Amino acid sequence: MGKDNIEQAIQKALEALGASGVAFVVERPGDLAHGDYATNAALAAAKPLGKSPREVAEELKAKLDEEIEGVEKIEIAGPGFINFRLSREAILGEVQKAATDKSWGQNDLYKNKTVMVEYTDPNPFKEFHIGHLMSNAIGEAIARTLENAGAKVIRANYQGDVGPHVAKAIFGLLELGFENPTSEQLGQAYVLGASRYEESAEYKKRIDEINKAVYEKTDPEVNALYAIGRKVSLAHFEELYKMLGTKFEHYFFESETSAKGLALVGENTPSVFEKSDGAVVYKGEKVGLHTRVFINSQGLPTYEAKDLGLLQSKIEKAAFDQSVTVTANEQTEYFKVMLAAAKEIPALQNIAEKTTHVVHGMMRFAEGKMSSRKGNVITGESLLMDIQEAAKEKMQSRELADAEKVASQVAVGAIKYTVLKQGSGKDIVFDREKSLSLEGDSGPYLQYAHTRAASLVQKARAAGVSDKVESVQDVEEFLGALMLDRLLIHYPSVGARAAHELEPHHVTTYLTELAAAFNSWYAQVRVIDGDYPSYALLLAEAVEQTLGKGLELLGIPAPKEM
RNA sequence: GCUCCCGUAGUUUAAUGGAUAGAAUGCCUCCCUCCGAAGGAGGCGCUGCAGGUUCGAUUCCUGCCGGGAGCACCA
Repeated sequence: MGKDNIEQAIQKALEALGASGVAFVVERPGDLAHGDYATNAALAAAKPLGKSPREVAEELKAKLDEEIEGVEKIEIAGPGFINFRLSREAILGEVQKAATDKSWGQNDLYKNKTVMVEYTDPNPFKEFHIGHLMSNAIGEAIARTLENAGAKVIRANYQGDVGPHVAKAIFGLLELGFENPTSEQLGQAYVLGASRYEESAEYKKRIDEINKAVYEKTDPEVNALYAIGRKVSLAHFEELYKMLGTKFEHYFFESETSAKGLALVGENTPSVFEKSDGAVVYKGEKVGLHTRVFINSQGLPTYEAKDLGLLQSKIEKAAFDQSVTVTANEQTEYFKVMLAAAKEIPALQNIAEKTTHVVHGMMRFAEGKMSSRKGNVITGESLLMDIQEAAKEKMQSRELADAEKVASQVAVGAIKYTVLKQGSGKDIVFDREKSLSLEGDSGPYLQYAHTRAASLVQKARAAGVSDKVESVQDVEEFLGALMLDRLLIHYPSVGARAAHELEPHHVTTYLTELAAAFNSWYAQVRVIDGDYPSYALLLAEAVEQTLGKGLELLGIPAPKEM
């Protein structure tokens, strides 16, 4: 019932008219008042058939009128669109699914597929910054939309546990005398080390020595600080993942990809890589890109080589059909070169071809005050805590069972919504006031609509309202100008599109529209003591489940109360 | 200089080549004897410029203007 039927029927009708090869689409019309589905088939077929679009539309309509089940009305509109209006029975059937079917909204685009999704990628010894927050929100949402499409998803996180930043943090720990640091002290230590590194050649030399000692494990004191720092840092990240709702299956570390990368580059020189000024490089110019260094002149692997090692580690860890990596968009060009090199390496060719790079932009702030106020950079976690505090203030007037938890959920929802509301790759402006104002476009707006629907359903049931609809007559009459049910039925195709394009923001956009439609409906309709209590309750249940499932797809928590 | 990405209401944004470019915010009105007003109803306001392809362009192509990122031993 629905889209697939309509597509097939149009295909048949086109064949009958002698225009079988024509490409057309069946989609939701921009304005649902036009119908539940629309097709441009007549417009597309007009030219090959040598007729006017309206003429073709008339002929198609005549064929389709005989063919389709579940459609109440077919209309021709505008330049030659054909609009389909589903029957009451068909709509009711879909709404019942939306209200009760546990598999509501699932699709099978990735049936029997395994996908590895790598995201977040923070570096131990350093702070969890806003880029990591964005990568996490997007990666988690992609992972969930893929699972919703039937995929088995392997969540992976790649962390830089060796390199100059580690040496800087250890240097800082030594200076500050922190033998058993907290994660905050570790952050301080890194900041100190990083500034010292720029300060003088002497400090730089010392830190470079520590870096070497970390790789070679020659200094017991360094080894000890390395071990404790790594542990504290990773444990702290786990707390954040828990709050954000992510659970990784695999953690990859640079300490393991280094050696693999070195070996891979070595084995493929000079066939793929070549020596240049003492370094080993890949000449990307031959494929329209640019040259990058894979092994520096000291013989150490750069990020490029380590990423090749990472590809190998991934292959060794699990079998999968597709690999998705989420990073900041500043790595776009870099990633192309790395993948181009990987494609020339026999052992990596296959995975390189299966890899998709998804990028996110940078987060900017509408108000510059937030950073200056604390006198330091806004990290991912300071942003989270800040928003959480603000949410708590907003909720003071309410009596909640667990205000602390709700504040955390609202904060996570506010931030994730901001990241997931627009197409990936573009910079994001985070407006603290706006994201928490809870008016209009925001995470809390969706959360509020969901808890409100849930509360309504609960009260209606307690009042003895049943969701069993006696007559389909009630459905149509009740509708009037309220398109809530006709909007609800499109949820599954939205999830499918998000999975297909790896673009979770389609879900965000749809949910915002649904929440708005529900709020408007709510203002006009009474469920308990209303004219059509059963269908109204069914709709409220459908909204509750659809918003609930949609929020789950986005990884946005749905508080029971707020 | 070269490569890539992006220009949509004052601001933040949506739109597989389709119908009157959809929201939010902002500003101006209005709505709680009623299931949650963190809500709802109405009003004002937008595709950078110039060409091209097309029945039809925010979308594709070319040029220009404007912004961002990357371009050899950082990650």
